[in-house]
Amino acid sequence: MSANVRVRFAPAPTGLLHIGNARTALFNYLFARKEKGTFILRIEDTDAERSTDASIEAILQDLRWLGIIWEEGPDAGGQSGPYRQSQRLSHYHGDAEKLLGEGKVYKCFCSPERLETLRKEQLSRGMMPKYDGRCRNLSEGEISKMESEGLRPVLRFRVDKGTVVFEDLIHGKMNFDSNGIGDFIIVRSDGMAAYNFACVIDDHSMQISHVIRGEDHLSNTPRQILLYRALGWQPPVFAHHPLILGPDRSPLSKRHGATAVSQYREEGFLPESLLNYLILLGWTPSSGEEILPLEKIVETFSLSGLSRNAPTHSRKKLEWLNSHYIRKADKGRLTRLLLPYFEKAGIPVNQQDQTYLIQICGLLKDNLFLLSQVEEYLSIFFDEKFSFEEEVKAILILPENRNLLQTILNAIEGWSEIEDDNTSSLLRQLEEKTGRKGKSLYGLLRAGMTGKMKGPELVKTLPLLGKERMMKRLKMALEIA
RNA sequence: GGUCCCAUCGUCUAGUGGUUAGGACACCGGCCUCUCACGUCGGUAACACGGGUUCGACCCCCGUUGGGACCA
Repeated sequence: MSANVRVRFAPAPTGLLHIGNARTALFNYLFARKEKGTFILRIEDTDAERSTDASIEAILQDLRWLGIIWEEGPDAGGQSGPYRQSQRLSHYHGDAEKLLGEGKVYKCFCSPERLETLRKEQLSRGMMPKYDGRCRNLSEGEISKMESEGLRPVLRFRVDKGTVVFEDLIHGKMNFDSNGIGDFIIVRSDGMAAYNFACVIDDHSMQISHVIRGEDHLSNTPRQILLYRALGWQPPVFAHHPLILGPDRSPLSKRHGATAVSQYREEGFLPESLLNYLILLGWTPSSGEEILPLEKIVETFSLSGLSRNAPTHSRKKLEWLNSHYIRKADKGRLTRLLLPYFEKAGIPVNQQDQTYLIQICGLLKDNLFLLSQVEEYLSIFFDEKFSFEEEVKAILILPENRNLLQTILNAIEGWSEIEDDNTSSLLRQLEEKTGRKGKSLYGLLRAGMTGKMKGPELVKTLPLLGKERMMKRLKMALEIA
């Protein structure tokens, strides 16, 4: 099966890349890598009104961010170009003419109004809406008469009785009765190829061997297979995966929250988190492991292992994976990723000591499941953002704590400086001087030094603050009245 | 309305005729601990329903129900 595997991801550039589409792209990419094949990106931008170049750019960027890389595509080139459907329009005419000449397709002059009436009538009579075949057997004379009247026909495919059977890699044997398929349009009256037709021509001319796509295309597949047959071509192998659903079991959409890859990126999810999450939605490796970096997935991936159930999006699981990957990320990369959120919070990063920034990031990563959450803790490390939370103030003004704070201040005054390697001995001294330990000491220290009730590990936070700042904050704490 | 797809804890799933129905996320509780988180230990929790087939069904067949897709 691995001979010349060629797969494609064919998004319509009408908006941001949806995580469901990213998942389709991922399956194609994985399959190509696993089978040592070629992954092709084709832009289906024939809907001129809704397609935009900006959207194409955004989709390419999101795929690259995820690490889903294509061998052939609009920017990468390749032997089967062009890779934008809008530039392939001329490819369709020849095949349409051929089918027309062979009588496998016919001209239909029915007006949209008539079709609408027909549909309503069929529906009201409890029948399935289906083209009634009125123009199926028009004579040459009738055709030329209508054309001379200026009527522009659509091209309809003649669907004969029979069954269409094919093997789906995910669902197994599929069986469709062609009786349920009406004569469908392959070329619209404006001369544009309809979706199913364009898709077949493109897939064939790009020598696509496997079509891996969402289940929303499952019912289109028999139509496409009919077209392959009519054109005398070998159809590709099909695999239809279920669609991602929202918590209410309706297709995942904006009203369920974020759906776009870029939104997740902006919120502070790492690409490996999203990738790992997406693959877990409907697929489990035989090992049962769930933390799966891309390379590991490639090793064990197989289409037949894909679940046939439509999965529900679970943000919690995504967040869990993200906190894992944030903890695992190396300091340098993490700092690079985190600094934009510093800027966003009003901390001019280039005016800061870089070592200090790296230390802060290294410490804070244990408290985050989203990169953007780093903003919550910035007030601890930057004086211009520092303040005491209300809850903290309530603790600091307690009479017994004020004495304690004074004692601590006096003790700190005697320190030379607080460093990573002397922190614990200094804190032990504090325990002795105050006669307190555990929660009653450290809780107060945290409150006075960070202004917050919760945050990163105190023993690692204090050296980053340094003696001067610790004293300054204690004095501020004592001034609260 | 027709055709097609789907059905195991709240969620993602393992399971392929005989299992105490397993794992992960989430949730709850213990431990760790200055907090939150991490980690760790433990707990709650599922085979949609009804018929068959079979000595025996989560597993095979049929139907019902429910969800989804396509057809315009």
